[in-house]
Amino acid sequence: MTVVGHNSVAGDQLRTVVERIERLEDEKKNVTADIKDVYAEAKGNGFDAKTLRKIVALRKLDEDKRKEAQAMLDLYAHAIGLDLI
Amino acid sequence: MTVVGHNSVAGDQLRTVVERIERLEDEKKNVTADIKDVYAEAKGNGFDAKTLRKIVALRKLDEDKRKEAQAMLDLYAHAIGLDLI
Amino acid sequence: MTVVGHNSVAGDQLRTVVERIERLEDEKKNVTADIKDVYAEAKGNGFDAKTLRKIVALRKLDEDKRKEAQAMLDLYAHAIGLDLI
Amino acid sequence: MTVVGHNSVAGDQLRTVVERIERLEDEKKNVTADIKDVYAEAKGNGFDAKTLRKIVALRKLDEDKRKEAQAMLDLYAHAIGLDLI
DNA sequence: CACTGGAAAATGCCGC
DNA sequence: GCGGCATTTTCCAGTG
Repeated sequence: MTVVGHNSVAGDQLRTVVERIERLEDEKKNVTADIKDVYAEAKGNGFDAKTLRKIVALRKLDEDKRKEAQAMLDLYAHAIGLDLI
Repeated sequence: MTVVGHNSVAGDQLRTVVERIERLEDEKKNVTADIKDVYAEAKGNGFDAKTLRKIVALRKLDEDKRKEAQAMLDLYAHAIGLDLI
Repeated sequence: MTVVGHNSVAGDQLRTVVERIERLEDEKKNVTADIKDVYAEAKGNGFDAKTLRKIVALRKLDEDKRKEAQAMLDLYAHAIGLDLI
Repeated sequence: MTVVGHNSVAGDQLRTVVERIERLEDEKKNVTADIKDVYAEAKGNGFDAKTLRKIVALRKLDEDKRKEAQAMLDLYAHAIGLDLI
């Protein structure tokens, strides 16, 4: 291990980790901004943002329910020795 | 315009908007998961997650401070124009 | 316990809780109104409301910064105890 | 007007205003904390906080409706030349 | 009166 | 498994 400067293996690792996180958070921020833009654009086309949000939330609920049903199916399939995947 | 089914221009627009939002939210969810993974991996390498989060937050805070300083500058310019104090 | 009417211990408790909350929310609303009044009065004395708000926010920010510094101190103490880096 | 130090009439006024606002905001903060405490205490007594919030919100809606009705009454009273207050 | 920004509430996550 | 905390979303006051 070199002691030149204040770097260390752990220090480099730390820097790498922090930068990876920051890059991902930037990405996330951009996606969030994109979503906001879509809502704004929809609003410009006469849609009510609040209602849109409700619709999206409801569809998400439905999807969750669907996934749950699928999980049930998998569970039962497994129980009878029929592994679907 | 066709009247087959229940489609309509507005309905198609709505569907498009909702689907765009859902795709973006999926993307966001994936990025969030990636961030979580990085934290988990770092933890596996001996880093403390809480400390990492703090470091990331602090670096963001610094950035915010720069922005705030700029805002102050603008404010003072305005205040001077008003001959406030 | 009396069974006259629909009251019950839980019902009375619920009523009490709700009323306490409502009284406090009224109080809060009054304080909010008072703050608004102070801003209005200050405006009448030639102060710019927006600037005043900024000043108040900045002073709060400074306080937050002090608290944040303390949190950092605690964190580092913890991190050293962990022999983190 | 004295020029000793950096004080000025406007400066003193500013300080006074800011301090009044800060005191009121502290008060508001305390009331908010009190409300939180009531919810926490209620939770300790077996009440569901989320449901409590819904109840409070609903009663508020009812009150608003009542106030609206009163406003209507006042309006009509005024229209027929009968000033209630 | 619509929009933006900041406070409050709901949700999800981590540690115990 | 749950309580506390951080994040996210929702809501409301202030602004132009």
